[in-house]
Amino acid sequence: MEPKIIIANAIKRERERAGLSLSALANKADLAKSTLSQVESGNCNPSIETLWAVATALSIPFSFLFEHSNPKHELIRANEGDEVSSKVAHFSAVLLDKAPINRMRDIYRIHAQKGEIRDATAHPTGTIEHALVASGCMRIGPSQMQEELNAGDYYRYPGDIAHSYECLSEEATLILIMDSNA
Amino acid sequence: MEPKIIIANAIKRERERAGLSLSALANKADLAKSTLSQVESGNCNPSIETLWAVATALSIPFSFLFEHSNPKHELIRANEGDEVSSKVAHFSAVLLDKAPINRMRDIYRIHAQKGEIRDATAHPTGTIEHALVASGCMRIGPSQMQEELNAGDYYRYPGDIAHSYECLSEEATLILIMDSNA
DNA sequence: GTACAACGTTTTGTTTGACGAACAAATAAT
DNA sequence: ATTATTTGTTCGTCAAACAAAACGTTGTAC
Repeated sequence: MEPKIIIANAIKRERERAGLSLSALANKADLAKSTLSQVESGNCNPSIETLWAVATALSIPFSFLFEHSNPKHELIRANEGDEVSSKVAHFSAVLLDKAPINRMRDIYRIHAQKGEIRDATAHPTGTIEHALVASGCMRIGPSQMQEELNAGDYYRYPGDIAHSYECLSEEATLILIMDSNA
Repeated sequence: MEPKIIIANAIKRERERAGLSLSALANKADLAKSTLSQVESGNCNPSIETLWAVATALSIPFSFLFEHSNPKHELIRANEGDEVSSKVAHFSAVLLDKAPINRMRDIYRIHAQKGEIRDATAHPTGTIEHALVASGCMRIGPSQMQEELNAGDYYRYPGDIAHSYECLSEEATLILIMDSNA
């Protein structure tokens, strides 16, 4: 997609999410509202300084202006996912998630054994968990969107509501990435 | 720092990393080399389409143009690492890396088969790679700090210098997290 | 030595983004 | 109902980004 369209949508989305009118944002960003109007309608090629002013006024990372909104949860099976170009045939890489900046990510390696379910309480609002089963089989996710994952499966789901982990095989290894607001 | 300066440096850095001359890149990006010269020298306010053309010609993600390092490397074997407290005995979690905010992380799942080595060119300055082998055996890392990793092993190393991946077993699955400056 | 090519910078002209004002429409206030 | 305020869009002007060519410099060939 064309960059100007992506940006146009992104700005409108972020602006409305912040509850600001076009005029108010223009004023806050020290821009002419006509400029903002043209940028948001997608029929102009904004300069960097203009976009910088918008991002600063919205107090969002600069890169937010180049991203589409992600779905809340996404399951990518071991044999699924869009492969990233690789020059060597023996390697195939799948990009599971492209992270916005200004997020904090902790990486966990979890060993689990068959047994009782582990219930996790809700983490801070906005937390997202990335689960990737390295070996074994587990059932993971919030109560309404649990998924059974086998080795290689990737599952992303909201971590700011109660969720649980259950080891279905004798043993399992789980890579868990906690993605939370800074 | 001013955005135009960040971008000016980023373009020059990426261009030289790709081994392209200013003229060559301008030609490839379908831009006048005068334009590129002014953008790189930091005394102009490039538009989005111009930057888009540059990023496309360099075949780098758009966000790479906004990045500015303290690379170190750390190896945590499958049975190593400080366990995080867990209420349920069947689960043990190891925190592999606690991320600073304002970093961007992309998560990859990589399937590799025994064969030739994959050499990766250097990523932008400050990039750190987190490699976690889910299955199989691989030799990973920059040339001076390569490590042989088995299932469960975690290795963190600088991604802003040339490094390589080699699959030692018949097949292997690798979780790779690219951690770059925003 | 000259001739040639490639490099990046500087100059000049054209195109276009950003601004301010005027605009109509919808909402709020009196 | 009328006035006032806020909404977002459109138009004319100006400054600046972009493109093309000329420029000085460097390195190589002959």
